[in-house]
Amino acid sequence: MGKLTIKDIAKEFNVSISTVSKALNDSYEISEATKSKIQKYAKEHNYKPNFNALSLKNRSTKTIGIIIPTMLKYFFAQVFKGIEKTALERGYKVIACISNESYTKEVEIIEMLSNGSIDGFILSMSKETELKKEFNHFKETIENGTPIVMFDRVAAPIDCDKIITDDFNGALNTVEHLYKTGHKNIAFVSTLSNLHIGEQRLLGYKKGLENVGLPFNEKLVVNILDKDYKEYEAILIPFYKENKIDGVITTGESAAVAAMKAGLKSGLEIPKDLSVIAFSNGILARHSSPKMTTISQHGEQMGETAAKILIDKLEKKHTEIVTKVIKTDLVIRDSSR
Amino acid sequence: MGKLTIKDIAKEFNVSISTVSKALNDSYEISEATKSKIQKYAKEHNYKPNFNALSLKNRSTKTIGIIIPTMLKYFFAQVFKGIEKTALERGYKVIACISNESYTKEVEIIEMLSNGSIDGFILSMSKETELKKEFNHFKETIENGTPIVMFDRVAAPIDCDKIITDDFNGALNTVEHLYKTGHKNIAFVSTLSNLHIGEQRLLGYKKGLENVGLPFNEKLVVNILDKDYKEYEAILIPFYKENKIDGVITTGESAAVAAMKAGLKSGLEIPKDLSVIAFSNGILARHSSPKMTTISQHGEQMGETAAKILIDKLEKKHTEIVTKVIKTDLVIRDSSR
DNA sequence: CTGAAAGCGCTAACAT
DNA sequence: ATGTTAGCGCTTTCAG
Repeated sequence: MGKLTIKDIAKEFNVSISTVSKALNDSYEISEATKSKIQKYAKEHNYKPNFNALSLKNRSTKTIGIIIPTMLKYFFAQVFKGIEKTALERGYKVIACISNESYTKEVEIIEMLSNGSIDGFILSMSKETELKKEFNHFKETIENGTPIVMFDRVAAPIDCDKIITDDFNGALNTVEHLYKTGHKNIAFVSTLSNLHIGEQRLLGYKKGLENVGLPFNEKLVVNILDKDYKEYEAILIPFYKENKIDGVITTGESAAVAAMKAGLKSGLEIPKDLSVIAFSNGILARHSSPKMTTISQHGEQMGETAAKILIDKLEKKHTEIVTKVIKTDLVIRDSSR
Repeated sequence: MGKLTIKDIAKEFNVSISTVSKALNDSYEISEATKSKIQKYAKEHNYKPNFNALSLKNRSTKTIGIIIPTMLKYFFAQVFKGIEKTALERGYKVIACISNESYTKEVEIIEMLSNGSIDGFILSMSKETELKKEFNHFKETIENGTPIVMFDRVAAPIDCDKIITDDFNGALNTVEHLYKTGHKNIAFVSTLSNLHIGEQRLLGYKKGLENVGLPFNEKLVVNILDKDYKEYEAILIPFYKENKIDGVITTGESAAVAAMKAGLKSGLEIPKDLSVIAFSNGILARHSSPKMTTISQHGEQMGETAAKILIDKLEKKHTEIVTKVIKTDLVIRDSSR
């Protein structure tokens, strides 16, 4: 069954391979008669032009490499979905690789794919890469002519297309919303204080407080780093004891779940005494009790946008470098009043 | 920057391309002197053999195609992780595609990749495919010499390697466990009654009842099909009213969350009055309140096994067709006594 | 020890 | 309207 080739078809009809090639590509040079018989035969025998031969000839693989820190976080799975969908619609395949938050793995993946396997990258940095601030692997691949589109966790110094969440305004708007709905003591619980997106959310929180005229109180910022989600609750219970809190913004779902549980254990009713709102997009939020009010991140849209921008660039539909900001939405559920 | 080729290196040293090729492959035919200078140069200039040229020559791409119904379910994301990890370790890339539970999409993906893009497939059928029982696309690709490994949702009539969860014993053991811990009225809530894995779980449930000497009562089986998870609760509340239930086994997390909420609303304490145990593996289970006892499915291990089997087959390390059964584990948390 | 040449499957410029 | 040829980047006989 070793795949039908153009050569086989040529032999079948006693014509040259170039006649077959042209016939299959519907060239005006070939007579209708030969074209139709060759095309018919090809269809019947399920002929498919060999991918590697084409890629070799065209110097283009119609495939994009995706590097993401994990597929187990709903957000990244959503982005992946958006990329895959858009890519397929435009005739591209995706090679998906997981960096597992490791710098080394990220480098290895880029090495592995930088041999003509892919036409361009869509990626979100590993935590380790962001902490090390070691971006040479990105710089080099761009210099070597392979475009990169970064999303969510992007490297500021690298000159490439970027898709980011509007973290700053997401947090800011949430503070304003909480203020309008009668909250005065709003805490900020972050598990991402070492990442740029964590900083942006904190800045938005501060600016939000300023906008509504609430004082910023350092004590109401809780940074939880390198802890398992199981420990979150134990950290927050004393926090509630020491501070009179009526609103909490968290940078993620797990922290929000913990914030709610700790609140309940501290005798706070949700949302009567305490509102909890999380940066999040999905699964846990909708199933927690009470259901969580979220600053929703539109992962799928992010993926679609990233794919569109990369493919447009590959197909020379644009050349300038852009940064797209994806707005967040506040989705009110039951954990806030 | 257009990628360094063997030809460029040949020119650099005024030797032929075949000398370079041999030198890079450390052939005994080439003198140490030339070898080392060529290898040095190649390394310094970051030479990488062109992927498509190699694939064309070797008739092997070292990449595997993955087709899964969705990436948004934790189980599938876990399997993907296992596949990707194992593949990478063994020098393979993965092209990941989402069928979105659609038969047509599945066929299109297979078509698209059956042109020498991949050496083999790892897949889990779409629901639509399973319902239609339309497996010709699988049959044909196997006949065309492209091996397939199926996992979780497998097509019985198709003769290929398979990795399945031990759904039957998972359910059976759970019933026995519930019985031993004092439960007498055990319900089975399924959202998968139209799928083979749903049947297996039901059969295991029945056999479990038989083993411990409890009667099977049709009324205690609740089939929920084509409903949004938001409706589950409303279905279960009357069910609890009409039937005296002290244990529930569900086929998934969402149903378990609903079963717990409905229980609480019906005045049942968990786990004192009601135990809820779900087929599941992760995220929701650990964050629900109370935390969910689960029949855990080991998605990652499933992925690793699938990748190993496919790659072994591709590399002719085995030829026979196997079916691997992955055991489940009962992970006791707070929703059962 | 090194090189020439064929071939993997395909396209396209250039004959005929 | 059809065929010949070169070439994409690489490996591998076969010759020297």
